[in-house]
Amino acid sequence: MKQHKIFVAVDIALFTIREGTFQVLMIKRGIPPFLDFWALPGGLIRMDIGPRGETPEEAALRELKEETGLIAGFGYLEQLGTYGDPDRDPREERAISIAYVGIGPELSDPSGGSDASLASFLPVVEVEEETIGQLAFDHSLIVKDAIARARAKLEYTTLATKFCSPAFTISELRAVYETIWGTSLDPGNFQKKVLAADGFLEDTGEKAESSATGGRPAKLYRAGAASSISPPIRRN
Amino acid sequence: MKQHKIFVAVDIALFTIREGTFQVLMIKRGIPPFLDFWALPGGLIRMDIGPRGETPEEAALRELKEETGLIAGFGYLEQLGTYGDPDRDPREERAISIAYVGIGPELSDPSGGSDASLASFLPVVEVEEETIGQLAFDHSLIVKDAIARARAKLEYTTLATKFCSPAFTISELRAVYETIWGTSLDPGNFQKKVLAADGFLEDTGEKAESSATGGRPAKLYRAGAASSISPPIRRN
DNA sequence: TATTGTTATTGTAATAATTACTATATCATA
DNA sequence: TATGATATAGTAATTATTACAATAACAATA
Repeated sequence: MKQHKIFVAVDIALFTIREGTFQVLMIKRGIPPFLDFWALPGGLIRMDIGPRGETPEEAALRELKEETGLIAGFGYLEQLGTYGDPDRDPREERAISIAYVGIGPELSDPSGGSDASLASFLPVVEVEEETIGQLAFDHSLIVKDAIARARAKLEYTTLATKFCSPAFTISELRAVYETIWGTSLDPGNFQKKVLAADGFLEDTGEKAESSATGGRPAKLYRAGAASSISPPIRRN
Repeated sequence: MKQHKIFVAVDIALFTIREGTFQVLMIKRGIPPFLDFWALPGGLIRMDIGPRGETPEEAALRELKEETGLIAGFGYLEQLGTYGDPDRDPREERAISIAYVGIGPELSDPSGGSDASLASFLPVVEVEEETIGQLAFDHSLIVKDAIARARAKLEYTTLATKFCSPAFTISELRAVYETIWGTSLDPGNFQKKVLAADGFLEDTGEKAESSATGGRPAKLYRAGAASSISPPIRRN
């Protein structure tokens, strides 16, 4: 039966919003195959950690740290799916990959690391349209699936709050939706909708500072306990 | 690196509706571990099929046929997720499993097969409540996730048609929702809703035979091209 | 043939949600 | 104090949903 064992990797698509744009963390590969191609951070599940090897989630966080220097200060990690096409890895030995989607508020700058000559947040549109070139392995497929998952989940879950800092204004939350969906939403209607959604937001009692351009200061909220919202926030 | 390879299995939760109840295909294990426990059909991805081994989907369909005699005449298969806890399999060697959800209309009776002393469709409620005993491995977790996925996807996808034969009435479709959700839906409102959802149903021009108890014969529809429906059909 | 039972399908009015605006509140700055 | 900017609240038209009633089309039976 030994001949049926397979290399199992994990890959992680870590999203954030920086400078008003929706970005995803990518590394530039420092080793073949796909040397110098952009790729998602990731690597093999190690069997020499713990008595029976590490969990896939542990592997994802470990690889993220090794390759980008980022530690798990972000708020969300979920499994996207497993990519198992026999030809997805050109190396002699077959390898499947369990992909994850992560989300964090504006994160510290990543640094290169093992197997990665460079790590950087890149705008999602550039990755989607491959203006940065083809991606390594099947990471183009994975990252597109991850983007679609994130966009879809904004509608009916409280995921959007994971892009925000612990205390945030409703305008900031609206900007998350607008940035990720590439649409604009009516401020008044958005406000009423998120406040009506039970458990979405909790009032902190504090107020944000008035923005540089002036205007009434907004109330600060924190994420509530709910994970799904109904009725959903809908894309236009 | 060889030491990092892992056994990769697939498991499949194949749902159908029989005799008015929501059922899932299970096997009774014929070999240890968990001898005589109920389990989902499944098994290892084989690396000796094709030049680089089989895809996970191929493995799922092959195992289904080997263990239950059912061939892929059913209409739907999607990946549920990968279960990778190091302790999910008590055997010496670690094994992860890629789980799938399948859906079919009323299917032919399964038969036992390799590694399975018995294969049978069992009511989902009995599996959920474990009145049939504990399940093997982490299959209790997998099957619960699969049930939740199926129930949730009925709302916003056209999945319900996969439980129906090629031509079906709106009442039959409504019965699918009612059976799987365990609710009752207003016939008139349901009718209007599914007919208003673009691409959900196509009129065949035919009529069903009047039921045994009489009544106006219903029009026959077939599944349309749409895969998602908006607005969704909502649970009460 | 007329009546009854049954299910399918259509209609309708009350309620609720959504949308597109408008109005007001509250700050900074000139 | 006026002005500009942003947040928040209000409002009326539209649209969707719900609960329920009415009608249609058949089989079986009187």
